[in-house]
Amino acid sequence: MYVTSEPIAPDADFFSAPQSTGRVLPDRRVAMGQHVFREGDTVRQIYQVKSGVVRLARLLEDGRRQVIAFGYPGDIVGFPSLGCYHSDCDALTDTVLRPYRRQVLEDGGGDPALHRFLLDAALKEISAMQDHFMMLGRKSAFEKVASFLTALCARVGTGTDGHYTVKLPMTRGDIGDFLGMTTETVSRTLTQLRKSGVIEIDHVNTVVVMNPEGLIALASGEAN
Amino acid sequence: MYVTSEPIAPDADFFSAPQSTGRVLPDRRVAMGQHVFREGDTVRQIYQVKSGVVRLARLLEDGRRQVIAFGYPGDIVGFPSLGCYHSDCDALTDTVLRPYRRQVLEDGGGDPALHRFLLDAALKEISAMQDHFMMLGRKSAFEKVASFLTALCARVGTGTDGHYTVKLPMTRGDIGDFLGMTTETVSRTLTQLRKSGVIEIDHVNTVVVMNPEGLIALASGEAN
DNA sequence: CGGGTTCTTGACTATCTTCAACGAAAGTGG
DNA sequence: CCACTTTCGTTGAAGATAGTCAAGAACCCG
Repeated sequence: MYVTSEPIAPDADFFSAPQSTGRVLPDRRVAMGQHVFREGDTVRQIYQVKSGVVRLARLLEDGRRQVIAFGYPGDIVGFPSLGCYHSDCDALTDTVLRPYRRQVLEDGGGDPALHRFLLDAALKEISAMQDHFMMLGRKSAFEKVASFLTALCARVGTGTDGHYTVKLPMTRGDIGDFLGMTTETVSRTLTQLRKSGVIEIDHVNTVVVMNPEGLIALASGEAN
Repeated sequence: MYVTSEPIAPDADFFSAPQSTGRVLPDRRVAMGQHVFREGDTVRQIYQVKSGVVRLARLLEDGRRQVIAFGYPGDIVGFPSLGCYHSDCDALTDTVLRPYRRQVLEDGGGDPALHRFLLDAALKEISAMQDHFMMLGRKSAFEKVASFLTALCARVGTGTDGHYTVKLPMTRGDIGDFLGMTTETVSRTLTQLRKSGVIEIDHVNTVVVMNPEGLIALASGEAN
């Protein structure tokens, strides 16, 4: 999921992607920790995440890293530019991917409905990335973490009566590289959110949002 | 121009966009300071910048702003998401825009070549935005400004024998909101670059790069 | 020429990073 | 199954980078 993007309803049929009229490629399974593709590889297919979570990231020569997005079920990853992938993609959990031929995105490949579906995904991605810009460029550490948790909850949170539980398959370092801050600051911010009672943390990578309104307020900079 | 994107040769025929086979919309002229479209407006057409420079930006409720991109000749602006523009677009100079019907992007509108052209532009934009992520999230003030000037030079710089001149039609505030820093820090950084002899500044909004290699080194974090 | 905006500079402060240490968790091999 | 190693997470102290506030200079416009 592009964590900054709009939530999809839990029962949304993101597999409503039109069936290809051509030969259907078999799903690709990728084990946790394995890579899906690398920056610079020639794009032969793009993928829709069916289950699991992937991480899209780019590296600078000196090792600095920027996580571009986390891909959750329903998301499309691997859009080409000049024929190549422009980020690394790795599986954070065991993942199942549905491949689409690159050609379907580019010229329709005889399947207009699928073509349109992929195009819309690309356009939505542009929009989602703009939210991410705002987060990277203009938000404080608190707002970043609160925004991140809010978006995650809306997208993949489970729970009822004002409590949402969210699993974090990524490390603190991944979150930091996504939000443009250090591992330590992510950790400290989560600790403060916990101490203020807005969230609870189970076993490091499960967050329970106790006070969603408070979290949303923090995300947009009210108080801090 | 997506300042982070690849330069185009000065004489590149960015108007090589295939001629529409349908009725051609007349160019749109927008005076300096006027807006082209607003976030939330329904997209009826998308534009290619023919001349001039535009600014794409988003606002937070509390007034914080993030400049998404500067649109230079050849760039496509106004990609829809869910049928609406997702940022404000304003003309920084008198600007001429070539409109394309939204439908041509979405389903081809009977013009496959133009459709493909617009799609490629969207995919390139995704790639360019990823560079921008790295800049916003992982670079220091010096690196940001140096990267910005480097990209501008490569794209629209004029000059010979190791000197490049670049006009800045945007304010320091615009640059700051593009790079995720304050007006003051942009100003201070430019002053330091000037004092170190890497650039000279004519009349506030013209920069002459005296030492392009030095600037490139600074952009990627070598020394500072 | 005068008024408003933009740019620059300085002093001070806050936020976040860096460096370092330690503890917990998870994976490895005997 | 347990010791060992490694990675990951948390916390603290110190420092650096960039932000804030404020004032003055330069520029632009009618």
